[in-house]
Amino acid sequence: MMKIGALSESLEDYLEIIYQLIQETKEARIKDIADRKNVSMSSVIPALRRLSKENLVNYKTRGIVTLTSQGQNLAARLLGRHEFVKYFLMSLLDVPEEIAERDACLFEHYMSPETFRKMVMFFEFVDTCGMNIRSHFEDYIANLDKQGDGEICPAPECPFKNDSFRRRQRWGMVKTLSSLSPGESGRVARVQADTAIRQRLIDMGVLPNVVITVERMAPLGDPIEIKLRGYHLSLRKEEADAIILYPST
Amino acid sequence: MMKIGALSESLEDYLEIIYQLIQETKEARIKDIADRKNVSMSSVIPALRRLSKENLVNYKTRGIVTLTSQGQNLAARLLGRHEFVKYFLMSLLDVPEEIAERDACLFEHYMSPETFRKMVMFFEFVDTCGMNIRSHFEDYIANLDKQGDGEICPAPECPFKNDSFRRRQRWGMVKTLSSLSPGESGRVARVQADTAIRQRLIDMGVLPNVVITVERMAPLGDPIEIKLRGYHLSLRKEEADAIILYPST
DNA sequence: TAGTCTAATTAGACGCGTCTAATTTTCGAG
DNA sequence: CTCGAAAATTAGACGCGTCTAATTAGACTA
Repeated sequence: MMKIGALSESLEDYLEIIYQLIQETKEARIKDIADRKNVSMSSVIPALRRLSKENLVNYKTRGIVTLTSQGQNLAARLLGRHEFVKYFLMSLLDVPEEIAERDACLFEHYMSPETFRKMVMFFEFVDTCGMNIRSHFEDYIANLDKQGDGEICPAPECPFKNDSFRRRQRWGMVKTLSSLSPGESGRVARVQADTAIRQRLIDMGVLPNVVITVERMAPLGDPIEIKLRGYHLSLRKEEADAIILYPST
Repeated sequence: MMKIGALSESLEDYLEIIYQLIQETKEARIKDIADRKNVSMSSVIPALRRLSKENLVNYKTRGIVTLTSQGQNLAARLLGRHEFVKYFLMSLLDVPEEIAERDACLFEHYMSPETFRKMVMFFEFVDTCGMNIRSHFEDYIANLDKQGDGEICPAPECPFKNDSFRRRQRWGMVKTLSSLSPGESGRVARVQADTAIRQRLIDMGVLPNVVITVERMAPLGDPIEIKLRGYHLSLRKEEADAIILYPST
């Protein structure tokens, strides 16, 4: 049984396309393969030759393109992977469909079998554990966008109303970045802010578990200068307020 | 700000390596870059030229290699991504370190920013929601391996002791594959079996949400022939027992 | 059946990323 | 200060995956 990942990304794509075309229209014409892969017909020929050399397709000049049973088997498994990863991203991480499609298309080729299996297990776990993780996550996302005044979650229906955050804050187990003094540092727990700010922070590298050190602070805490992974950044107060840290040495 | 993914995977790797070398040893020598990327020194030169053309490194023949501020910025963000993805895989999906390292290395280049942000949010959610998802997942995994006699979870400390599965089974909402008759079909909910069997089934394409139809069954249900994604497979009873389905039309 | 259109193929090119085998430069030890 | 080793570079090659332009085969039409 041919291993997933033994072929190049491109060849795996060809194989999947051929499989789909055969299922849909009973035959795989060079032109249709080219169209679906957004490639010129002349690019398809060498790909078919390479696949043929690997015993995955039957192809002879001017002949009908079919899959060998090995090829069918590999293509079916690749498609299964693809669909699962897409579904995982959409249903668990709440990624929009087109993006999930694009990412699944890439992950499918590169993910190790071990990670894939763990993903499957996690998915199954979430599906059956009865903890309603999906809907809680959705609530969590919805509430992130609402505001950033320091409350984790102001919505009365939010499952985190009485969560452990505020208790932990009271005990000094978490702080916001803006409450640190110059020289102090902490490890990022999460960012509590609306989409725009969160996006900006994530893009700048403010990710969970990253250590942040406060360097300098303007009088009213705006702007605040920090060091992160050996790199200096300047944040506005609004952003610093959104960053929730575990204190660290 | 240079976008992640605008460069080839290879160039992004070079950039990260240069960044790390400069942090570690104050300078990035061609030889060290080559060694760390497992590539010959002569391969490094054209890479440096390409990076230089993109204004990410300063490089002139026989000169010192440094990063431009753009290059530093991109490298730092790439490394942040890398570390986060690795940590996500390890701590959430329970992927072993070396594999997480390898996969993170690939994902970091290909994942869309949207999916990445959702991953960050999910991670933060799991970290703060107080539901102890990580340890429950670990228990779940540990119990999968124990046996496959139809009980979801025999361990007294298992959080699924009173889960909804058996209730659902009693109501006919879930079935094992082996309880289906020829012609009937179902949608996979999960695989309840030890590592070896689970691995085999996943590799054959038995993934969550895939529709399986029973084609034929030998007298004692061993082997059992199924159709899956238009493809035929033969399973042993042991395997069929492990597959838990939602009934489907 | 000849003509024409389309699909398939070939020829030849290019860029990326790698290699090996030379060659040149640099640098430190004696 | 010179020499030799190590580092850096060049030259030239290769495979993949793509392209355009030209050609050939096939199939339908009039």
